[in-house]
Amino acid sequence: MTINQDTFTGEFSYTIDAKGRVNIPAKFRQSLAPENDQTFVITRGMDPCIWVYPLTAWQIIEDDLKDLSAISGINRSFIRNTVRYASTVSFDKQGRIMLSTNLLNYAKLKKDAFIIGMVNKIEIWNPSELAKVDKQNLEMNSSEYDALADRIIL
Amino acid sequence: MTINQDTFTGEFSYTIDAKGRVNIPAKFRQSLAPENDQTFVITRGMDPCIWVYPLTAWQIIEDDLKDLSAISGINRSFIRNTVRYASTVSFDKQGRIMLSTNLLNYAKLKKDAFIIGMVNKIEIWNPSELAKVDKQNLEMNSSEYDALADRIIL
DNA sequence: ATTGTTTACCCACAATTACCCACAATATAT
DNA sequence: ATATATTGTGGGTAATTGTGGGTAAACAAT
Repeated sequence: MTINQDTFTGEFSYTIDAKGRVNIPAKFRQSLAPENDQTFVITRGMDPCIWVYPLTAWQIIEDDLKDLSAISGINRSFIRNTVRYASTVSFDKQGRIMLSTNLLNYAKLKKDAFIIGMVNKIEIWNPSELAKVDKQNLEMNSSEYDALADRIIL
Repeated sequence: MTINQDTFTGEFSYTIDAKGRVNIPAKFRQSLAPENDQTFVITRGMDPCIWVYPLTAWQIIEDDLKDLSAISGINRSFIRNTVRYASTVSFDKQGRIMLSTNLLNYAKLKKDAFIIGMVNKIEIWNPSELAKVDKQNLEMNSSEYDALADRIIL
């Protein structure tokens, strides 16, 4: 068995440079299947962070959106909000991608970037925001968390 | 009958070298099924030790995580905390794997490593931490321990 | 058109990691 | 018992990785 393609795990600390570039961890670049053509799609996460999808994974989301009826107003709003912050980025010869100021602001990113593999996607966090959000989630839903752990961890 | 694949038993003492490498006991390397491609996934244990999974066993966990809906914040926190400390490592021609400083610190590992087979996974301990934790568990839960022994042993 | 600004594509370099080779100690085979 | 292979441990070296800039093309605004 070979290592799963388009699967990301681990945490990494990087710095965002003056031009708004961040390194994609070498391990993640190697996990990215060749069909993605060294390309990700970045967008707003549900938490205050940036979500990074392999291109092909994002295309599946787009296909699902295409199947939504445009008759319903709520459908149209959903499509708009899903797509409007998304942009396609390829990494340069040094393995970095460019982050728009829009996304940087949304995720409150300054200089330190904390990158986490989330299995099928990647998250880019301001370290202190991450600590805050995770703490809050655990405090408010610890029993659900334990139930998940019981079900999944070997 | 051949020896069970991906099943680990026994205890071994090894040294962690200056580069953070530890040997995987030869017996464990031989128990590792070929599908794993000489690869483990190492992560934080629930105790202060390092957990080492055969790659294929870990991929089952990953598949379960992929099925969790990303809409729920607690789900996202759970995924994060489950995979953020995990990394894929293959052993080199001498049979060693590299441990990140992050995991070394977590398990309070310095130079001596005590490696224990835990049936479906492997644990890497600082010997003195192991003694401490086991002693504590036995003192506080001896009746439960006896109940388990009664149910499972021989 | 002439600016000024942003983006794409280079090059550089220190630090880390991957990939060798060496060797003593133990185990296995003949 | 002696030879041969395997195992655990230590290093050396070359390649990779993360980070900083430089420069020229592309774009926007005046």
